[in-house]
Amino acid sequence: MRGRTSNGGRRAADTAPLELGPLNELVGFHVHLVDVRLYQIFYERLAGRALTPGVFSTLLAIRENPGVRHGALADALMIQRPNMTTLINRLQRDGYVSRRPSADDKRWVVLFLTSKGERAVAQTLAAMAANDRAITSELSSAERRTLLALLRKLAQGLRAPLMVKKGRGRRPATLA
Amino acid sequence: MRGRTSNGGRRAADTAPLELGPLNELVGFHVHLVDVRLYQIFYERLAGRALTPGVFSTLLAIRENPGVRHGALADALMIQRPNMTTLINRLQRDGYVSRRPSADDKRWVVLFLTSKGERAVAQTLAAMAANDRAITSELSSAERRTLLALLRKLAQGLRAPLMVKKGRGRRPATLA
DNA sequence: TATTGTTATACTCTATAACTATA
DNA sequence: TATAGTTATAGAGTATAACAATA
Repeated sequence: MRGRTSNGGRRAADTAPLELGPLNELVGFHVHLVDVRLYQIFYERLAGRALTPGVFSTLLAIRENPGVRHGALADALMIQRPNMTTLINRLQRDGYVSRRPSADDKRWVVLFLTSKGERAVAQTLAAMAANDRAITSELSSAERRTLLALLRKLAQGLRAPLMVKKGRGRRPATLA
Repeated sequence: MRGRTSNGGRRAADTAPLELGPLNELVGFHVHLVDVRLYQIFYERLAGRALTPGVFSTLLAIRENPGVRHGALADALMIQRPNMTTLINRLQRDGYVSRRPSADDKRWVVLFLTSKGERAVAQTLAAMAANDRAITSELSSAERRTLLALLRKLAQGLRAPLMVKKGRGRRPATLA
């Protein structure tokens, strides 16, 4: 991160951490803090690499699911379909991905990695995994596993339209 | 979220979840999935409210730290200072926040809530807390507390420039 | 009539460099 | 010479509506 001061952007007057009050109890607040910081770290440390986190995730998901449909991929990665189209356009232009209409249903577009795409994923995988270990290096192995499990469970629960338990059955949550 | 299909955007062909392979082991990947989905949910459910998550967090942090300096606030919320300036400009224009130069150091700008700002935070707090409960409703109370604690620890560890333990002392992590 | 993927577009959030005023 | 905040600007990521092709 260019433009930072020599002590990493922390200034003397910052030593006393801010009181966050009720923000401390919000999962969403901390998820956002971490997500923003992880992107900063990625660009501080892995800048210059061809594969950004979004591109890498997309390529890896195609590798794990050859012939995956466009829309299914978008849903799995929580990317809107129009934005997935833009991303795949670029990846196809750059030779990482091939797309073709499905024989089963001509509306479908199915996706595959090219050999260049396979190579790029294989080359980047170790660096991505190492970076993920580095960013969680303040956690113990057990803590990291627990965090991962809880995030997976949370993400899974968030895929469906948001509901909350109340009385019998399930209905949309109210807020206030 | 407008534009979604009647069954919430899930299509019949999506029933088999995608294989994510090594992505399943990446904390950063899941943090990003959750963060994106939380923003979608916020805009599905709390659209029309004046206070977005970022605005709410900023106002609440000022409320908890009257007279906080501009830069300290930006650091705590992991917002770049130029972007904090833009945000505070808008909040001041709309009457939520007052800013004035500090007597201690005339370079500093210190921030306070107006009575309108205090009112807005108080009115929104319950809805924000309820929403945060709703989005974590698939987790048990114990799981939610654990997740929160681990996210706080992770966020705290990410504040400093990224280092990893290796041999004696600490040095910047290498990746590959 | 509904769904898939696309096109076009707008908006929000974040990043960077350069400037000022103060120290 | 360094720091705090600002201005200006660029870029990435995401959201929405409307469309053509197919079912």
